[in-house]
Amino acid sequence: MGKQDVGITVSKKEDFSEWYTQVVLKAKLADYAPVKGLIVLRPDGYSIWESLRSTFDKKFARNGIRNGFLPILIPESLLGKEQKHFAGFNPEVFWVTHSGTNEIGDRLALRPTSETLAYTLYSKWIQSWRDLPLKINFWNTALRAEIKATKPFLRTSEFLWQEGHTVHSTKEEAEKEVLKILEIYKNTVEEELAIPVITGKKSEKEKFVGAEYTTTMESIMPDGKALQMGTSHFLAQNFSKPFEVKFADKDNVEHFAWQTSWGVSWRLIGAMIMAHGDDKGLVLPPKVAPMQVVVVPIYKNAEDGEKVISKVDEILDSLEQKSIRVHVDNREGLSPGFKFNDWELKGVPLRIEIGPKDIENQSMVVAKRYNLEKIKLNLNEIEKIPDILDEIQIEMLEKAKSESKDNTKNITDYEEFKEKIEDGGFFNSPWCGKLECEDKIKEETGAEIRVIPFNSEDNTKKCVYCKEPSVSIPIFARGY
RNA sequence: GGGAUCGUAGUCUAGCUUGGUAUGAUACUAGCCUGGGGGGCUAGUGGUCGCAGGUUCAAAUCCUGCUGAUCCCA
Repeated sequence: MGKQDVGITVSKKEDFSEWYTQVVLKAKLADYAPVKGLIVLRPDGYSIWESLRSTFDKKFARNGIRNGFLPILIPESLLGKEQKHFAGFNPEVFWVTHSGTNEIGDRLALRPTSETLAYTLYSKWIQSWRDLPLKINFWNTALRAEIKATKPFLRTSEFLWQEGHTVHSTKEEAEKEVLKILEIYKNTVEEELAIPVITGKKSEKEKFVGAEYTTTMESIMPDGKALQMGTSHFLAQNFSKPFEVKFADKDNVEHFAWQTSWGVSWRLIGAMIMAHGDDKGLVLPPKVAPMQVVVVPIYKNAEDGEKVISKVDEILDSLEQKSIRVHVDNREGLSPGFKFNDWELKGVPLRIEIGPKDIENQSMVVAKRYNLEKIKLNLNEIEKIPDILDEIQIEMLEKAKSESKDNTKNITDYEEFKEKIEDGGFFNSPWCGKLECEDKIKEETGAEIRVIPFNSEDNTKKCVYCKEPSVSIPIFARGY
């Protein structure tokens, strides 16, 4: 009884979209807010974000990047200063038009992104080559009105993210920074979230409006759709000119600076849910799991209870000493089976079951969430738990890699392209580099160039669409 | 951008055609029993029927507008 209401009621394979929403809500990561397109993060969801944030902060700091804070309101006059950029964002900007009952002359935008605001300040802060490089990251939210159906973490009108903005004295240094950031993104997503990504450039059509070029990391989700996991843009001098971000070089000649901007959002959490979750619910990689181990004590009378609880206390102490995030589920009146299912729904990586039978033969049952495997360990093998968690982290990435590989195909024939795109997946298909072909393919198949992987230049093949000589082999896919 | 479906307790839902103050499950609270994969019994708590207006003696039900959600198509 009640099984259907508490757990996930659809299979990931049969109804991916519904499955996803149920996992988010039932694992208590997030909930819908009373305003269209907005969601509320609950502690388990926010905790994952905090974990990612702390990892990124460490890596950013090591790279000389510090955190700052920018206000959420940007005057229209400022936002409109870089024309292409403005045109790109304008349709989805929320506007503040009144303060109290008074109409505001220069309307205020709720930031869709902060380039214009940041660079207005940067132009004040930078005068000399000695002020460079300037590297600041901002953790905040951005607001972009979503007209399409929204989905928690993947498409929401307000989202948590970080936006980094750096300024450099040379083009080379700025371009190096773009790649350095992309590398940080890639290894963080792979190591922390256990999701494999492919890095490369966006096509001209898909790049960030205002950037000279955009580098990106993309992942293929289990439903065959592509998800953009993060982007790092080379802005060249496109913003430094209108915003007059200038510096006097050593030779006392004034130059426009070279800039980058980059960001990842809580969409990464959505990717993690999709990549690892199963029909029982969420599956969390140990590194970002708010709770890494849950201990379920099992007993039926006070006498057994005492013995079990004292063992559980020992386990708790031992794991806490090793900095493992551990929780004991001592809720009364719930059957062990209920608890097992409950923690599986929430995705806790390891569960330790311990009852009278275990005490008797000095053992414990350890259940791995990601493959639902149960093993029996001796009580003194509690020392092994950190290693088991590390193994799980690695195995989850391997599993995701192999799934990702299965979803990737080399396709050179357009008929085959059209047919197979219905099932989704990443298609490595040669391209002539022309916008017309890119547009046509998108129009006819719904697939777009997600990423032109680094080192995918290839002029020996024929464009999958027009059959003229190729310039590269990008990854085509339908996206989120 | 176009189309479809839907909104009733924390959650899911009956009732709507044919107007008369809301059904059941689950969850929650208490007690007892139970306990190694979603337990049982008993007794309770919980609702401006998405919002606003209209028709009517009377609206969850009929009408209008709004709003939110889900799915499909471009």
